Amino acid sequence: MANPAGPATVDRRSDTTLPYLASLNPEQREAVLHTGNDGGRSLLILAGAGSGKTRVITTKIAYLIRERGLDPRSILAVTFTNRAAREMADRARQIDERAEDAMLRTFHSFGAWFLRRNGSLGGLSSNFVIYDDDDTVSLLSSIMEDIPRAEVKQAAYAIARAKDFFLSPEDPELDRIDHRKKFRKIYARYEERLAQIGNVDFGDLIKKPVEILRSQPEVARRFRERFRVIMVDEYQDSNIAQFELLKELCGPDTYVCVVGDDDQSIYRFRGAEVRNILEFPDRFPGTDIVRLERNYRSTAPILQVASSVVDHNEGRLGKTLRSERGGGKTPTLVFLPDQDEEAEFCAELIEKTVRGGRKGQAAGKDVRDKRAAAKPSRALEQPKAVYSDWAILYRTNAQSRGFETEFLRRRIPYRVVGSLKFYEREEIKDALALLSFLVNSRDEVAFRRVVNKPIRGVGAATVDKVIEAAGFGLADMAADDGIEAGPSPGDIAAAARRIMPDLPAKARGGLAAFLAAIDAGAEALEADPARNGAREEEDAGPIPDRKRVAKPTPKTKTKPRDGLRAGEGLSVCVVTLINEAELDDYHRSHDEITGKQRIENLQELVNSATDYPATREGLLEFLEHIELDRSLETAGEGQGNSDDVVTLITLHNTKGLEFRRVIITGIEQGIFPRDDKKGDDLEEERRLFYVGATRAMDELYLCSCAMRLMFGRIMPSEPSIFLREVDKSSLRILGKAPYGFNSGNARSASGGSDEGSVADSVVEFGRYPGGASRSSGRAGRAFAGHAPAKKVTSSDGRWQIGDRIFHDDHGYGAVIEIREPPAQLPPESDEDGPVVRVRFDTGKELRFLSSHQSSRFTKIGDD
DNA sequence: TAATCGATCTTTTTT
DNA sequence: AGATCGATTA
Repeated sequence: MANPAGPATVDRRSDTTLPYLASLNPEQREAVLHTGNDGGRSLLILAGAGSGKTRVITTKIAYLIRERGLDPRSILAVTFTNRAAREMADRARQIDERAEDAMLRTFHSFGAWFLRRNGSLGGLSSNFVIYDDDDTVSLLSSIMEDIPRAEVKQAAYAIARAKDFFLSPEDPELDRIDHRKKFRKIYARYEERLAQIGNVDFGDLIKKPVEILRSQPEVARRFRERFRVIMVDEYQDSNIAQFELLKELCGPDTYVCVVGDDDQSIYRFRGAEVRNILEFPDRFPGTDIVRLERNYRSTAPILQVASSVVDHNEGRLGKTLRSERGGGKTPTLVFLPDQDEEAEFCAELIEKTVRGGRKGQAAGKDVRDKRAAAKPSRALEQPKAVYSDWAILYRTNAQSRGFETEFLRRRIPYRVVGSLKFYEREEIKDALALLSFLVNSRDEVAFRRVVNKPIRGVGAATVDKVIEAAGFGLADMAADDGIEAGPSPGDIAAAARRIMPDLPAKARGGLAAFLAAIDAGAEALEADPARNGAREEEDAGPIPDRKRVAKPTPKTKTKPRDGLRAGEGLSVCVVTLINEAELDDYHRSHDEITGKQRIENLQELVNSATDYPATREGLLEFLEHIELDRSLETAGEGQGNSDDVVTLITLHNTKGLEFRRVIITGIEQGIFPRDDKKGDDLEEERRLFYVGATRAMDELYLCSCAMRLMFGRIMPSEPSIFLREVDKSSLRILGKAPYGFNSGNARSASGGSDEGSVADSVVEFGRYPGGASRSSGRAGRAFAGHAPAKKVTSSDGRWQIGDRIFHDDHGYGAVIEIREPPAQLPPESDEDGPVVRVRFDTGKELRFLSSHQSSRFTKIGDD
């Protein structure tokens, strides 16, 4: 096929006759229709937030297939998140079914796909497992013996960065990452060990394909022949290694189209290189540039606030984002005393719009019609306020907790996006280690993790013996690559069998039991259909992907009473393995509550395996999926399966999303931005603010607290410098601004006599008059909609307003307020109950659960 | 050899 | 507050 993308640059006919192009604006259309003419011309789309970028990409894919007759299989579109990849695939398919056959993947999943097929050329067998950061640290700590964990982690981080920058242990440039000779050595050793084990880390998924493409011209040729069009989304987040990969995939005829926004580059910390996008036209000569500067998402006042912060950055391409929507509600900046009130404020704000609005129109109806209202036709009816309009954004995952607590208490449905704790749980990692070892018996990390769990009498001494027998000292087995059949050097299982007779009885028995479990797991797998020779062909088409793998949601509603229940497919193998290894017993035995929880988690993992075939190949896919897509959403409890939920999400995770109403929380110095950020890092935080703010369609709220619980201590908190960078006139300010905030520069303004009162570390409410003087929540009432019922006596009879108390840390105080949780649903066996607010004689105010019992907190006088 | 208790940090952000 | 580390102990 000669240049499939050429020859004409613009298809005039398209303007009028192609309906799916009709609704594009001129710039968007230009971006879609641009195909480059004399081979290899490239396109850089600078797409501001909310400018219809995804639409352009998906339409372009469809256009290339439909109007330019391109084989869908020759299109490669790369994104950075699985979510984006999925969305892109969905939307492209909506325009044209054939887009299904285009390859839309994340960079990393593309890398994995590549390596499964061509890894052997780089000494990698096709059954590698992908190590996550934890595994990497484990491996590294076996190399760096007797070195504090923090340092090991540091080294792991440095190695990951090195790979992001496409630097090998020998590379002179490595000094940029870490100049110590020791580091070079550690890195080299790590690479050696990883090769021996036959697994890869995240960085390898990019770096290794580049190396193979460079050393194997034949492979490179094949790939360049296959992919005629390559698109990269969120190009500003690409790193050097990814740039190299892109370059290697490009032949003289390849049409490259990258899309991005330098103002949304927020992944520098993991090696993203903004210069990739800034210098793209230099690296790909003959690049045309299209700017998408019309924002269809946000109102003008929201964009105004977002831009005013990022405008303080230097070294940006600069663009003017215009709102196509025009005016709207002025964004609100709220000053709050502490993070508890922040959570309360958010909750009340949301309740006011959702429940309040509902009450007005349909008194008797409840949750059920909320669900009905959530999904269908928001556009048709009057925009009804729903929970899913709302998103709460924060800088660190840890911040989600306060909101979760508050929302649970008030029965506000929510989901937490991100926070990958599920796969970090001990029992899950253990099970995965068993599976990994089954797939690759050279996996020392997995072996060490589970061989003696539960205790089988296989101690450290035995483990070392086995590992040694597995063939250390056989240097450079990477060289004679991994294609050999039979027991390969490094095979730990084989080594264990070999030396078993020489071991003491206890160790021998334990080891045998472990190996028997692995064997049982292997037997639960069916033989793979022959897959020899097919490999080369497969490059010509995407592997038959497991469609839309279900997230680990139990299929069977029945809770596992005792044993794990296998469903279909691969889950049989997983259960067998766990049972035979007695991993379930081990975790069950911990203690009643956590044991039960752990078994449930294991059951979830088992359930998620049902969608995979019970073959080695299926197992590999399962593991790969888990490593590459850990996005899980944890729903707020008791919310059923409703889609109508508030979203709790980190700022980083919001990229590509939009919500009608957004609250950015914790906009305080030290948190956002972190106080050690300066220079380029500070600029990145500004961009993060920009990303967050531009998620909002209709309403934007910014929260800043005067105090915050950090490391278990209450610390004073200052408003973020970003808040000072916003023009005050474009904000509505609620709550009491800290002294000096309204003058341009707080530092100089507060240099006067007022300073004395805040000299010590404890900040009294006095500094924020909205706090101390507001008695029972003036600030609250000012903007808080309906507060929970307030009472004189708590419903559990424990407290009355005026009760005197003593607290070990805070001294004497009195109850000044009692709040009952809103009684929406019948009070279940919730441990939460009334909340009492206590003002201590020091002037400090704190709140406690009524049920809170502790020797540190006692009622006096009364009783 | 392993469990347990105190002391000592810790907190980014994610494929 | 919570995790993690290490030293002490059973």
